[in-house]
Amino acid sequence: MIDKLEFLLALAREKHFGRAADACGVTQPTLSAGVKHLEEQMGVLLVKRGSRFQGFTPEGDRVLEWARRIVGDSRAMREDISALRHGLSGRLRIAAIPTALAMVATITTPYRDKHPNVQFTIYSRTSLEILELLENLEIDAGITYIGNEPIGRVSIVPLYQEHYRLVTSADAPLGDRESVTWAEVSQVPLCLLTPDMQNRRIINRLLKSAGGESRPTLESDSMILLFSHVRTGRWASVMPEKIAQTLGLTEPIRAIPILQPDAVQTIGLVVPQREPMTPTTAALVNEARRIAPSL
Amino acid sequence: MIDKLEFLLALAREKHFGRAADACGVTQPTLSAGVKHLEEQMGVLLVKRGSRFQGFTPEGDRVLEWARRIVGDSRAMREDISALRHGLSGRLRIAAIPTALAMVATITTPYRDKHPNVQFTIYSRTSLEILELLENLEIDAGITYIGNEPIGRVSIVPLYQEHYRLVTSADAPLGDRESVTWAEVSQVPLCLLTPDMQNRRIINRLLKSAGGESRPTLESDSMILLFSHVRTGRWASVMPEKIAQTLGLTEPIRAIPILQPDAVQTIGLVVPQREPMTPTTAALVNEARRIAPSL
DNA sequence: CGAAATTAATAGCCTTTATCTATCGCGGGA
DNA sequence: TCCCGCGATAGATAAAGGCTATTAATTTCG
Repeated sequence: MIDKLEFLLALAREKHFGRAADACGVTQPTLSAGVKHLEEQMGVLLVKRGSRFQGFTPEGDRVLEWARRIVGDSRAMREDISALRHGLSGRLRIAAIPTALAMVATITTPYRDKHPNVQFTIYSRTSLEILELLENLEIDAGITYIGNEPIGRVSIVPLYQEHYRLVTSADAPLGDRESVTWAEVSQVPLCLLTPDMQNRRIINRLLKSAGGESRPTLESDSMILLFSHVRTGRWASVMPEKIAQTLGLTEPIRAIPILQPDAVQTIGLVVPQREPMTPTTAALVNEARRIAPSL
Repeated sequence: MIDKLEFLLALAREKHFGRAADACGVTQPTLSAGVKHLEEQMGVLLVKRGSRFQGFTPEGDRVLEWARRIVGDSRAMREDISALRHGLSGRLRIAAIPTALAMVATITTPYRDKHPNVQFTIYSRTSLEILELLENLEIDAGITYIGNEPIGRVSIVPLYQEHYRLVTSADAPLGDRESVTWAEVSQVPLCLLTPDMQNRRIINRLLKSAGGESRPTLESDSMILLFSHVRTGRWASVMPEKIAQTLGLTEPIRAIPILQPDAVQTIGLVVPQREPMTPTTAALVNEARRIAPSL
């Protein structure tokens, strides 16, 4: 029964019977039969079928919600019992927005000291993808923007505020300033994240409201790429204070506060709302609460 | 998988492999195998076994908690989907303490007007039994004392206050009074509920703290039995105001307020804490909220 | 417009799992 | 000590679940 619900979850993720079957480690006919079996049990079609997958019926969507919960709880149960016996162990899957990646180590490091048998998998994803991954039980926790739109069934631990800095060489234009304005920044060619990232959209918005335009000379979805360009001293970027600090910029690179406005975004840890949480996730939340004040 | 968890729930209820198997509609070896299979999956013994059932291991208790949730959710899912298609239908299982039985009709009647396809099963149970039944998913809602001890994972809707009255014939001792005290009541031979009922224990406590003693001439676990005795005019009882009103006492029987103290107990609807609730239960909660002010 | 490719359903077969009946063996209580 | 109740075990059988191969229905593309 629970396996069938997992089939349905995979189908929702992949929107394709064949790929969903692969993801579940079964063949396509098996997954088809599983879904059909669910439909018989419920007495109602769950999937809109033409000759290909066309989404779920309203009933299907509802079953999907329940499936997320039931499958999530059944995994949580296993982990819970395993933790009772062997202490915390297993794999903690976390996804973070690129600008938060550098601070993940401040959580994982003390966590690992306390629970050495837990392994980590950490993905770099956009904020939207993170919510989707959480929804689909593909990750255990996300680190992303919070406080904007209300986000599904999750618990939230605020971590820190994102203040922005112009990162540039001391001998470049504006390089000698103690602070700059968004209007001034908008005149500089920048290296920025790609527009599918919320960070880029936030920066775009800030530049625009300062009367400027974002004219990035270089875009990437990788902070490491941006950072390595900036380090040459020949490129400039706008980065959150936190990541600029963490990555350790050295002379002649400077990270200059951008004021007017000193825009802030709150970054936080989000985990599935489940009572009780899985032990590994609960420990992560504790760790986040513990270190949040020092960030 | 879910079936196996149901086995475990049945075993917790029945504390006996054979009876649990019966309750699940399978044979004893099937249930044994199911439990053993769970134990293999979890990698840990769940049931303490001698030559007979000896309770659960700590891990077993934990699995049991998860099982309650998972099984509950899976039933809720089915009901939810069925309600999407056919409107509210199915059977709503309610248990109420005896003194609240008479007021159940004030909820069920308007409920039935709105949702004629829902059938009711209503049990008369002690307050302790009600909590246990809720816990084990054997009822969908309970009507019982609230606000005393914190009670498990349930949502609560307060319904009304229980004020006590001396129910007696006008020509009996105290029968002509406008109000009486608990001290006075303690002198009268009474028909009361049996001591396993919380109502009786409450009354005992009140009588005792007024310096008296409860000396019931007649005990029963049935309000109907008490009521029919009182109606003869030859017996007296202490009953909640609500039930005395509802059952319609006629001359020469009087229901005299008992003061000093005018003790109150709050009665409420309790339902499993589940988000979202099953549709039938959600409707019941709505109904309870609606009528509570008028009680 | 027709051939090829894609996608999900179906058919037929086999393996695994689930369940039943019958029986055994351990303990507790008379 | 002797039952008797209880749960585990054995063996047989039914049911479910899964796989490969194929079909049917669209879609895509030449």
